[in-house]
Amino acid sequence: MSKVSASKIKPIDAEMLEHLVASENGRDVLEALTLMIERAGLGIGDRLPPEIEIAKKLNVGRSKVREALIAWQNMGIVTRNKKAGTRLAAEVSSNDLHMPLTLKLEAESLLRTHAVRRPLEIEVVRVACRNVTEQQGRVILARATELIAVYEAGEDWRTADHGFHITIYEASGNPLFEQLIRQIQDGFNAIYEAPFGRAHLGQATIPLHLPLAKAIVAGEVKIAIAYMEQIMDMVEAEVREVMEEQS
Amino acid sequence: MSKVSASKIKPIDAEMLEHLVASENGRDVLEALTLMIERAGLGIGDRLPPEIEIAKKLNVGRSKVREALIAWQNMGIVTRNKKAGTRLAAEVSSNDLHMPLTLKLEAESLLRTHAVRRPLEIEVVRVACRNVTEQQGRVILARATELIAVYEAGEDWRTADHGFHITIYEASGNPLFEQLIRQIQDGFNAIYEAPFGRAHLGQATIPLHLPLAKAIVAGEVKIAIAYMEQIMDMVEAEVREVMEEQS
DNA sequence: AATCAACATAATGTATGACATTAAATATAT
DNA sequence: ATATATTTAATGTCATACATTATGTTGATT
Repeated sequence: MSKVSASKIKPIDAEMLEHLVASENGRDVLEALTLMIERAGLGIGDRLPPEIEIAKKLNVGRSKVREALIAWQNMGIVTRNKKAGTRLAAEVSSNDLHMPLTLKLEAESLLRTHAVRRPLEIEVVRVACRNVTEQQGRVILARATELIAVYEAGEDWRTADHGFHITIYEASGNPLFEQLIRQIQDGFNAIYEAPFGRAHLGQATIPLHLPLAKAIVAGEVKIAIAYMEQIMDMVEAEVREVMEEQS
Repeated sequence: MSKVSASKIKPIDAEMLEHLVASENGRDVLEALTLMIERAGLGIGDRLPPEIEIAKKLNVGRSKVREALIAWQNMGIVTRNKKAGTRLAAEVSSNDLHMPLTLKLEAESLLRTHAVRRPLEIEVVRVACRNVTEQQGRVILARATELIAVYEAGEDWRTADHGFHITIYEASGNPLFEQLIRQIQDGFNAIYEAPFGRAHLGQATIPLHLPLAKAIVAGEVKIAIAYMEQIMDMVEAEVREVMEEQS
């Protein structure tokens, strides 16, 4: 980061901007900005146009541009300085738009990713067991039951799976868990889709949801963790299968 | 903490607010807000006053309050809804002021947090070994050497430590690693400060930085990972020490 | 010519007011 | 009682004026 010569300024001129974003009007500012940066080929250290020009070209108020840029600043994607303007501090790419914080995973690294997810999920279960209130307990059980019904009614199993895990994250009372795991898990979505579609991967874990939920509600830490470990092991085994088939 | 029922609305009335923040005027908005929330005893699910009132009582513009609240929203600390207003989604405490994305850790859970950080750091090393280019290699070595010099010149060791790890994250070419680890690591900052100040924790790992950097640049995966494991082990051992002292 | 101080400038930072939008709360009709 | 329309209180957006501050430039002093 510090190797980038600060002098390399590559501002976008007005015509360029106009051409770039004229069509994408209603889009969200961050999205439009990302597109803009990508198409203009801006990289780390390069300078963005002043807020007011971005606002003008995107047909939004300066305040909205500000909020977007400040959000990026808080994420460490840009740096902002009075006279110096806004500069990129990280690469941005439109691939990240719908999975903003995605690990870009080749199939090969799925296992290692899983190894990171596993302790997090287990930790969530531990915390949830400790913190769950009676009221939340009822919610968890109800939700787990409902999701299984939805699944058995023929709905995409992933709906049930996601819903269940999110319920547990919520029960933990620490929103950061959900953030972290989502970031990691997003990478997995790649494997559900083409080209070697493994849409069933993880489906087999659904029958374990209800027992796990019951253990959490009952505050049975050890049992709950054992269930989660089993779930993680099943996923891991399936990932391995996929990888072997591939080679 | 999670015992708060979502229906329990505890708005702050005008006099209360006035009394709370009248004196702390020039302060930063987030700081003042935090103080406000803390002193009013607001917890998860509780409602904050409308932007405009906060602005009035803090003697700042609504835009500034908005930016602060939006920043918190992006961090998952508050939720915002049109009619419903802004509600706390996480505990805030004036201890967290300088570590915005903090995992709130009791000393007891530091070890588990460390267990999550460890595989991530190791994974970064693995990826960095694979991806490092010749040019980056030079940068890494130069930077590592420079940082050690800075450290030996009497600078706070954490400057050198952070700088080094960040260099490796960058070398991995995957910006997500830095994000994830930062989020996790932020929680650790608590241990550096009061009340049981462990400002030296981790300092002993600095001599390992240069050898590790050399291994990465040389593409020696096994050796590099071994160094990182050693670093992680040292940190873990020190955390254990602290915990034992505490009990 | 080199260095330093004063000034100009261009960007972000802040304040404010008006209006748009939306989701909760309330009233009304079925 | 339940559904539907209305009100309303909050956030969302835009626009404008002004404050602040890093940077760039000019000019004086050595």
